[in-house]
Amino acid sequence: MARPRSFDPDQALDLARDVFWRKGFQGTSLDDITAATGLAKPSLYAAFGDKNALFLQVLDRYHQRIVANAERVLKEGPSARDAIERWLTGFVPFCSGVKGTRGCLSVNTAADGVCDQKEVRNRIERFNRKLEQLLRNRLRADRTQFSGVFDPDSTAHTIMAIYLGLMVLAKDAPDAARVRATLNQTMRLLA
Amino acid sequence: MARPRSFDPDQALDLARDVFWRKGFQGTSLDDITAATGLAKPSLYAAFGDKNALFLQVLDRYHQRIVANAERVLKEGPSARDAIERWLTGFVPFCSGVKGTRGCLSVNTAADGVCDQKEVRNRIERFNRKLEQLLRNRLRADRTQFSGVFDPDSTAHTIMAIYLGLMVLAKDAPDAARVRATLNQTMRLLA
DNA sequence: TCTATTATGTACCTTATAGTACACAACCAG
DNA sequence: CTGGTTGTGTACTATAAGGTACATAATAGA
Repeated sequence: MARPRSFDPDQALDLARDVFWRKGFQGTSLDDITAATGLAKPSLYAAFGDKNALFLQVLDRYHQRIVANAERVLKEGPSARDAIERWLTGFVPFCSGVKGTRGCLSVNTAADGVCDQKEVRNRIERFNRKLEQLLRNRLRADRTQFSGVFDPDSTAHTIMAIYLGLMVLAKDAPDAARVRATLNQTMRLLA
Repeated sequence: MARPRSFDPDQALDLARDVFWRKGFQGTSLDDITAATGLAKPSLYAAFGDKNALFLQVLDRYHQRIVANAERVLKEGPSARDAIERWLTGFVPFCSGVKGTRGCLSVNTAADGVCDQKEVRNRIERFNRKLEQLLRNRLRADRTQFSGVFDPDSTAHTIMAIYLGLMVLAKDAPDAARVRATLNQTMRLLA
């Protein structure tokens, strides 16, 4: 029995996400957000709280999507090798100049000074751990597909490092062929 | 025939570097710099210019040191494999929690929103290219030490990605053993 | 010692930014 | 139609941050 909200909060979060992604948390002003979303500051504050709280919701949403995608893709198919290659290949447009040079919001945030805030740091660490865990689980499950000296745990960690490194290099807008060549190298570790 | 400077500019740059490294460019205020260096703002401006110019000098100095070290280490020894392993191992303290969780100033800056500024971006790209070139050159020079299918170029690129990825993961303060395990995996690519 | 010149420190200005007060608009129940 | 309730837009406040004016201190040379 009151005035209903005139916007979709999820859509607003996605618009805010794009700004944070491009300019970083510290480099994004509330005016940037209001311009991108078309919402006035009181609406933002009523819906999401202050800038910090807004960012945490953006970051959670971002993380959830990537984790959900990883859970799905890494579960599919008969071979761990194939599943991981498919998963990594899906990121090629984001690691090359194809989809801009924003890299990864999580990586960008990890490198930003915001990391002092425990709430942000904890989320990023949890996200990194979760992705690595998904890789590790799949590698462990299909262990018999690999040689005896194969170490699923450190391989999962290495794949994570490569994934994050490619997201850093994304800022240089490399062409897709270079990224794919790196993925080919990465797949050599799965033997 | 004038009043001499009462501080060492290089030392001031290093002190400023530590602040930028910890808090990021956007997260660092000039007051942070004056507090860290003990210099008043007019002294900073007279010596280095504005915040941007100061940061560029800090970044150049940082890059130069890393490149100089890489040039030295990657040149030494009879085997490319050994040289690269020594070079990477030197970063273990910075990639694990041993030397704090600042990661790499260049990676942090790459992820920061400052990247819009061409001068910063160009420097980072040049730095990435230079490091990769040093790796590539050594791998090419010792190509006969590897198998016929070995590809020095994409291997160099992959090592760069791992290096940068480890610098991102440094923020999670992993223990040194995990980092070394990743380096062992990396060395599997050099065969 | 005196002077020209450059460094330093205080105190200030301007701008931008996070956050809010308040008046008004839109909706629903009765 | 009306009143209570919640969302929205304007306009404001407070603060912090980048940058600078100006007076003063320290040096080298005459």
